[in-house]
Amino acid sequence: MPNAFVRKLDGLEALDAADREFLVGLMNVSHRVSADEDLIRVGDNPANVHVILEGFAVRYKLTAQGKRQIFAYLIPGDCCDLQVALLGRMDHSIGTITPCRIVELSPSTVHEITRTRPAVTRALWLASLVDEATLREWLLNLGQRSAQKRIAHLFCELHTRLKAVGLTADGSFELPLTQTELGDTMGLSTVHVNRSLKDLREANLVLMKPDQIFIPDVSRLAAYAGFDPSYLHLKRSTPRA
Amino acid sequence: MPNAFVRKLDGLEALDAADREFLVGLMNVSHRVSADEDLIRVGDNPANVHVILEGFAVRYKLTAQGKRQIFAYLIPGDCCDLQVALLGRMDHSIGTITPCRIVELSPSTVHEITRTRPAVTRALWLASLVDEATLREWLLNLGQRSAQKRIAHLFCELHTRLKAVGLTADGSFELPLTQTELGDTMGLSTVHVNRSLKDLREANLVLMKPDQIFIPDVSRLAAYAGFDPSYLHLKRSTPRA
DNA sequence: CGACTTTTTGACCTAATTCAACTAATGTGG
DNA sequence: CCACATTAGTTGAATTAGGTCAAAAAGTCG
Repeated sequence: MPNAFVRKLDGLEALDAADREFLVGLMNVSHRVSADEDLIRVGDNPANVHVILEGFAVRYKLTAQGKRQIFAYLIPGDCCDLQVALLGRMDHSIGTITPCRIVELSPSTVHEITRTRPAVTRALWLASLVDEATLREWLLNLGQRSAQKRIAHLFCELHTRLKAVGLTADGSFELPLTQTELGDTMGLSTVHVNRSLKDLREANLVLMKPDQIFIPDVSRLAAYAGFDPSYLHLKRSTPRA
Repeated sequence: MPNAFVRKLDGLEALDAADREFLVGLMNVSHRVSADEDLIRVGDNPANVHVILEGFAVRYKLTAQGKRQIFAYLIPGDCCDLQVALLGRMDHSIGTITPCRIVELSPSTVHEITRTRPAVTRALWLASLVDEATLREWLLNLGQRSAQKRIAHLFCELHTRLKAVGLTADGSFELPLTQTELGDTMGLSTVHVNRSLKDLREANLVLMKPDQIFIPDVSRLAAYAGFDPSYLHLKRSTPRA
């Protein structure tokens, strides 16, 4: 199987063999980062673009009162800071939540892509539009849904995205989320996240174990949460192997 | 005073006289749209890019349960759908909340800009990054702040943005928002918006009249709401006349 | 085995919703 | 210009979703 980055981009826009080979070549030099490290911090002036090959990270920001809001989950294949890297200072941070394997692309590599790889460029471009659409979907999630449905919706999204890079197995996937992180994502207290998860468990909608999430019936959960995956713009549900 | 579009872009990235003149030329052909009309609807495949010259609009989406979430307020100078226009179907709608004057830019005009006007291109690019940063800020707003502070934060943002295009007068600005619209923005019921506005009024922080908002002390409101305007990336607070 | 973090539960409290009524405003046709 | 309809804003009372505080039960890990 090719790596998650190639797989993701290929799922957004059909790439030819040469494009895929080129991208695989870029992934040769990677480095490891342990859990709970910041890849980029608020105020940094990032140069390289980070691509996550393995592991999970979050986009987040701390408020003056010490609260944390998580804006996005970054999973294998995701490009963290393509747009932001090209301009000024970061207005949020990106931190790992598990050990990660990261590829850094230099500005000149990015420039080479935009100059010589139109299909890849378009895929990256689409990826950033999906990021923005996802942000809107999260806003709707926080604004209009109950705690249980918010959490259910997030799980549907993560399942869909992880499936697209081949990281699910029949309704279950690995993702070591703490209930505190879930709360910081959904604007809920940890206690209430716990109780909501209990509700979901008792309704047999989701089972959350320390580092695994299991969805017995994906379509039932999607119906419950009002999840419509079209905002993720996944053209192919089954990317080529 | 030049129009709001030129003024906004010039506030994001310094434009020279030729760029400004070019942009003014683009604004010659505009048309009017009455209030409560959709400029673009979910599922549309938009071709032209819409620029608002006068009036206000919102980005929004309806849920299956008939609830509405507003994602953004579009004010004079804002470009509604630059990125989305270049690809597939709209995943949200844009509707006017007042009568508007709109300019439509054809794809070929957009292409001409990117080919021949690097400073303008960069300003448009920055504008789309600001849109995304604003979405993150709204998510944090819904996730972490009380009803009163959410509303206060929105008013701070609107004041700052409207000031940048010259549409404020000493802490007050015109914006005919209903309390229902505010509720759909903040994920609050109309009733609770009403009570929260009462609190803000009694604390002498904000005074909201049918089509006008008055902030007696902008910096006091900003402190109350935890508003930090840096996400709006306004390099110049006082754009040239 | 401790030390630590995460999850779970109980009791209590508060913010926000719902339902319902009532009061401005705004607008329309005669 | 008034009578009537309509929409938006305001208020009260009852209810509920979610938060806070605190402590116990499970995991995790050196």
